[in-house]
Amino acid sequence: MQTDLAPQLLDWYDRNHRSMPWRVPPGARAAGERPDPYRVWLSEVMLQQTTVAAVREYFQRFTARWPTVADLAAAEDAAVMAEWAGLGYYARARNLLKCARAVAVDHGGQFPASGAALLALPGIGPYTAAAVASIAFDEPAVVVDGNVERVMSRLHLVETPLPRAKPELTALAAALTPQQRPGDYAQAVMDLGATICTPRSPACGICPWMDPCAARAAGVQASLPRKEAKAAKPVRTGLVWLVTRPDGAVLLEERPAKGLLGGMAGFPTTGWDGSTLPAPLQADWQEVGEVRHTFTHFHLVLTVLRGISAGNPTRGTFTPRAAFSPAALPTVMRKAWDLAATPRPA
DNA sequence: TATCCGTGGTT
DNA sequence: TAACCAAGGAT
Repeated sequence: MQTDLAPQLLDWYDRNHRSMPWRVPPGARAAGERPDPYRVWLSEVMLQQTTVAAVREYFQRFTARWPTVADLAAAEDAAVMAEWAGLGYYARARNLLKCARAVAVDHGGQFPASGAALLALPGIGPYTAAAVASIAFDEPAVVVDGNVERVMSRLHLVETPLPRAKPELTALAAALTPQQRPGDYAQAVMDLGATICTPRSPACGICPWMDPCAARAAGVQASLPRKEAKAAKPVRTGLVWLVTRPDGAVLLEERPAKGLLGGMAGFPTTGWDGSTLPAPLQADWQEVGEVRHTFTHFHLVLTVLRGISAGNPTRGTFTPRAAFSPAALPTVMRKAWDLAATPRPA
């Protein structure tokens, strides 16, 4: 009975709700309480390709510092980038600010209440538009993330590999999306995928959709969804210069606004494709070791050079030690700092 | 449409 | 340990 699937899942959700800082529990929601669209949007952007555990503390810090979208819109770029440091996919932070400012300027400080209008905002794609529309505004939008793709591929035994199967899985998800409690339903499917219908060893024995699940009946649930093979990651190498002035100031530069780690603060480096660049100034360089870091599509081995100089750098700006926080750096830069700061055996 | 874009936890 | 994986979006 396909028509009973959504109510079955909502019953499960009511009994197994997971508390999160950006959520309104189903009980309070039934009593009329509505989530703050700003908090729903912020959490959904943070949750793009990112785990709930990783997002929690960032969400708390952002909402404590910028309680409303107007506060965020008025923030300085560098402050937001520094607060996002470590969370990854830094284009999200750049688009977060663009979006907040668009809401402030073009929408009177209120998030538009439809999925179609949300989709037009920076950093909001099909998933996030549907998630915010359903969770914050009760629109029966079709929410399709990696969890939903996995659940649908198993429930309906879809053997077409991703990403080719995406349109089919979206259509299947649309057929199940209810008019009643669409926001709770969206969160319920994603919770199901996150806690029961997991990638490797799904807990089918306690799944509310065990009976109608075609993959479970065929015993192939763990092999779905199928995915196209991914390209191997090449190894890239480069140099990074950690320069301090005798007074302790640290040489930092803001990376270009686009591309890898775009808009983030960092230490000057060579290119990472074998190209060579001159050092930012003259110094007696000391090699402290190597830092290894894996990005989305390549492995990086960075040789860390340390030097002390009071000269005028050709790149970057000396930042007073008191104004420098390693926590404001992307992880690969923080690794380099930690390596240079850690005493090594002679 | 294919590629680019981080990070930390899990297996 | 290397591969895989996560509440994707922009270009």
